[in-house]
Amino acid sequence: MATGRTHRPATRSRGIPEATVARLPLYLRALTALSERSVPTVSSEELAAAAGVNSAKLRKDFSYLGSYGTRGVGYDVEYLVYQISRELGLTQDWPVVIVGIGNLGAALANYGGFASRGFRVAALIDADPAMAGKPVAGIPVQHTDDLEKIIQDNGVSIGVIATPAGAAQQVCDRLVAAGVTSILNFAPTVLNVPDGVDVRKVDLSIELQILAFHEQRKAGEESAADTALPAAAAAAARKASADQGPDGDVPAVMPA
Amino acid sequence: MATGRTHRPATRSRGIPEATVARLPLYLRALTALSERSVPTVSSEELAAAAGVNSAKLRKDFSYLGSYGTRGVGYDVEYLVYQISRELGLTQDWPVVIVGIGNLGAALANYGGFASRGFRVAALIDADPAMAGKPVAGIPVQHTDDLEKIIQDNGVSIGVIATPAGAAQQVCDRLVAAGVTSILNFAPTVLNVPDGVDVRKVDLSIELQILAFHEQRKAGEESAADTALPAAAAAAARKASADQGPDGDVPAVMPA
DNA sequence: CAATCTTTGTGCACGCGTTCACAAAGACAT
DNA sequence: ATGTCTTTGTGAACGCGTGCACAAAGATTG
Repeated sequence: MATGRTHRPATRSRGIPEATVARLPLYLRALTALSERSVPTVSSEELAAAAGVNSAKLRKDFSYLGSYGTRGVGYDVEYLVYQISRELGLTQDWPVVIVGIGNLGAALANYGGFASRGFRVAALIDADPAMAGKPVAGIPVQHTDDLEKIIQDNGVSIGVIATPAGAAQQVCDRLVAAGVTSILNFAPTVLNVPDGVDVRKVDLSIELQILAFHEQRKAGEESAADTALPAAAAAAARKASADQGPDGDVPAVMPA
Repeated sequence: MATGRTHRPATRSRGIPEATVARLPLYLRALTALSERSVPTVSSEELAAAAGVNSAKLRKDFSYLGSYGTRGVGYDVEYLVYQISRELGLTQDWPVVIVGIGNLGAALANYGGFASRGFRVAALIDADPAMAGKPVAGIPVQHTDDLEKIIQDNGVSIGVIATPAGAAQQVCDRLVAAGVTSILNFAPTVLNVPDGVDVRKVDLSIELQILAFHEQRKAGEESAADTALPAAAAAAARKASADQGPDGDVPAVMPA
């Protein structure tokens, strides 16, 4: 889910549920694939399978957009592609800036899926003066000093943060002050933003930890053994004092 | 959310809600920061602020783990770090393989947050023979041919897919067949996996599209105009065949 | 034109997640 | 000890999202 601001019970303008919005890109991708294969129409059942969701859910999702299907036949692929694109705002051009051109930032700049749907990398920005001018993915890196000017000159409203955690909030503040109202954050930090600014975060570490949880549970189910350790051991654990360093936070060394 | 398999109403083993599990890494990160600053205890209010969530939610989340707080005082930081780490399965070592060492794969291999919490990059795998042997992030890349052997020799249960979309399903199948039961997928495709295998996906393109949706809505709200058009007009609009939608755009070949 | 078949669109019920609000628990002062 | 103050842990209400199941709509066939 978005780490964004308050949900949005207010607006109500075109009340499309957030969960539905999150699935629209999925449908769009499946539809685009069908379109490329020149498939004219598709049933909710087929499309749902391609998108990896339940067909009832898909139909309900589409019902929020309007009645775009034909009973007994299905949905017109081209038409749906267009409708969903429009609903998502992909019929217009979205200039984005990527801040922090390290390994990840460079990977993002090179990512094809970026440009494919109305998103255009307007600028790459990095704090390292040595990077300035160096082209990455064919785009010259610019220095952080010019951030505000870049945002304003290009009318950028979407920013991508791929800096180290320590710099993220500061970069975020400058982006927002310069007029950015949507942020995709790859830095492992919670960003504080004013109301009206949307933040979505992508956090590799968190995803892995969630997988580890399930993985552990799977393993634990087979050999039901170490369920809950008693209060005594727990109290001991409490004593384990801090030792490790900044980034290398070793997983809480087991209490002696 | 995980794009994984069926939810998990079954298991019920240690019934921690999925939503809570997804937040534990967030708490853990905030707690680790406090721990490094040698803060001994923290209240739900403070910790919630640091993690960017509501304090009631945080307390309820913790209540699923047990009663680890002290009323009138708060939570012992070290103790909580340990408990959450254990719950997430981070007290053990998780060898992971990264398949697809392009820009993104390389960025992932270099990502510090990876190693920081019990995750160890056991191997890098790529289909390009030219990559074989070349070190990335200090680890020599191995060829896809050896995938099964690498998985088995290292006891890998978590795989990261950073290949192009076209190769993802095939790689996934091989990973699963070799014994991997958790997959973090960066390729923009829906992966089909058998029951018992968890898949989480990270999709840059989708995140951007969701932001674009909200961005568009924000822009649309200022220039009111098209707020909620009444049912009648809506019905009429529906009929507007082959011309355009609200914001005036390309005629999307209406289904004849 | 009538009958049949396919597939959409949705009313409804259920369950999960969030939030409120407060009693219980403990710390701390007197 | 007793009282006050702080903060947790949770019961209960609410709202969102999901999935079922079916009526309505249209295609298609005879």
